[in-house]
Amino acid sequence: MTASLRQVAERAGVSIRTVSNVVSGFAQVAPETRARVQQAIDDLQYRPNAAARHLRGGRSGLVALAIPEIASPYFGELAGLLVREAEQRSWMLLVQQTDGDADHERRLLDGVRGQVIDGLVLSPWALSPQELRRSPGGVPVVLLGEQDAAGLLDHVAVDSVAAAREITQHLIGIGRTRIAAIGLQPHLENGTAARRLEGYRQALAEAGLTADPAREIPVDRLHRADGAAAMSRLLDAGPRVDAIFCFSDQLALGAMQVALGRGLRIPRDLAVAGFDDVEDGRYATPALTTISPDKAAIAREALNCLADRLGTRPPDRPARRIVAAHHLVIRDSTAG
Amino acid sequence: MTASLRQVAERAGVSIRTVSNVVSGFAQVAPETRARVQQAIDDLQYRPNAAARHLRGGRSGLVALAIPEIASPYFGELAGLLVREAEQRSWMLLVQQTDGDADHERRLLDGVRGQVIDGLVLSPWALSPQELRRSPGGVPVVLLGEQDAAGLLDHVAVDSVAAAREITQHLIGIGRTRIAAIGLQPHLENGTAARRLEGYRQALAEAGLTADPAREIPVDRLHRADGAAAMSRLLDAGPRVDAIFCFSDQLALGAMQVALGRGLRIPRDLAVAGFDDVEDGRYATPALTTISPDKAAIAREALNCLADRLGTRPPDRPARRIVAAHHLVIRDSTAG
DNA sequence: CACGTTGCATGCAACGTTGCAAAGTGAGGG
DNA sequence: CCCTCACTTTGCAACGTTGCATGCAACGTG
Repeated sequence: MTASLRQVAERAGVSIRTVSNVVSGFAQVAPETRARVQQAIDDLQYRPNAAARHLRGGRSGLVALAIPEIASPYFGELAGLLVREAEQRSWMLLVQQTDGDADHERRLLDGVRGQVIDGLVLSPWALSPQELRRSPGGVPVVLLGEQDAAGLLDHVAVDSVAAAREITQHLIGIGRTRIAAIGLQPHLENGTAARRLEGYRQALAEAGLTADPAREIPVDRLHRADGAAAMSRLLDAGPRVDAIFCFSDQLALGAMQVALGRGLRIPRDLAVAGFDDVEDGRYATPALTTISPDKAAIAREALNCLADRLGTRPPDRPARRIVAAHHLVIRDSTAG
Repeated sequence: MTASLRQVAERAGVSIRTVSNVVSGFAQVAPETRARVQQAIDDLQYRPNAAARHLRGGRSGLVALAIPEIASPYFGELAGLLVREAEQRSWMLLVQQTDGDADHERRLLDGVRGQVIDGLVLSPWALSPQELRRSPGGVPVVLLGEQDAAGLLDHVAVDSVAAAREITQHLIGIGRTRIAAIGLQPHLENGTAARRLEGYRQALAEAGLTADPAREIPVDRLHRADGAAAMSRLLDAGPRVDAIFCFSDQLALGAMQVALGRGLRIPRDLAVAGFDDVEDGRYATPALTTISPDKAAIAREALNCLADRLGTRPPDRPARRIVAAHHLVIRDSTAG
């Protein structure tokens, strides 16, 4: 059915090895031999067998991406960029969904690794640094997000503390003093929410504002519905609020809908800021102020890390911590 | 590094073959032998080598999904469901992005097939039925969407004609008579837009309304920006309009934003309907009336098709055309 | 006791590829 | 005329797994 080196070799009247040389571009092959072999390759529509190459060479050309949820806009955009970036390196991207489930993440670290993929890009959600650390001697792993695995795994993320501080400062800068934060996740090891909270508090402190626990609202997940629920709780609980900083755009969009539904004017009565710069926020009404992480850079750097670990002989290079750029995008939801 | 059958066999003091039998559950193995082997397997943390199995057995356990764009909400949601569905069959999903590019789609059909994946789920955008038809004798393919490949490939989709008719009938039912359609794609072979247009026109005709070409607006892609641009063109061109049916939710959301920005009240001045039922539409203000395709069923049926073709010996079973269910979801954007 | 039967374990070969080392060819120099 | 050298081509082995067939006991039966 599919042609192998053997069939091509027979047809061209040369050895299997010579065909392999032509295909791989290794060694020098006489021009006329090369032409004859090439002809046979074209005739038979020969394609190298990925399984055999993988078995022989130990490289599958596959990289896995493990994220909580593809359907979520932020991860969807990131996945798209990673697919594109992988393609440029002739890798293919295997997408795994962890559903924010610790077991699932654990299984990925243990199982998939080393058997079919050359590397793993993992955006951990529920796994603690301790667990990430005990990575068996499998394939290289790059972490996305705030979980730094105690310096044992490569790691790409924006500086969430700085970013959260900047956006909070912006809210302060437009005259808001009763700024709430939505998106705490005290029950998760995941460090993201903790860092954003830290940046938020830093900005408040710098401006001489006191942090009010009643204005710090936890959520279960980062969906719109969670943002909406958090906003309702916040408004019902009663503390006066003139701005909210949500730890993700999705949360902000959900919160904004509830606020609008209750007759609040945005930004006049309530300024709203998010984090992630997903497309939805750009098209929301009003358009959402947010932190825009350089997602393309994150994708690029993540695969760079894998490429480095796959390329160099000493694979025990110390773990890198790469900080991707971000910038504040001011839109109507905080205008004035 | 990673243990192979050989190391396990040596440690357990049995032959490679016996270990293989234990691992695969084939043949009968004496209980105490099995226990000894199992112990060695656990000690060495043996994992079957995927490459060798693939080479030997011809199955990689990988299925590819090729879609125009992961980051688009509809495809993101679908990809998420497919990943989950694949996992249940112990398959893994490889995601490819075609960017709506014909060359890209062609390359996927030719290249990836037969070398590393067991099957392909393709959502064609730019490829014509003729091109899809000349599928080389590679792996099974399932098409998503309206392109039916002249009955040569399995095919899963909702009945777009019926769905478009239903939602247009709904607009007529709430008293609208000047109903525009946004989302024509006359330059594409892709049949989706054509079918939805057909359903729209059928509904108009049945109600005795005349189709006005000035109310049928083409778009380039299906992004929000395209919907926004189309809406601007429609409003600028001047035909009176009291409802729009957009061929995707993203188009509808973009259109709605423009309409709101121009001071139109939705649904009072303009009723808006979409297609796809993506999360954004549920949370839009006002919430978007739409056609909800049974995405979970689409994912399930698509993988069913692949499983059937991979399982049964005679792979020349005639192509199936599976129609997934859909239903009309009425929300605020067309209320009253 | 010879024989078929059953239960269990094993050897061989092959999937398609590539690293390594070596062999064949012809040309040029001593 | 032989030797060396560069150029080109080749054979062998191995990656880890499983289908097939066979080996080897111990068992029960005629």
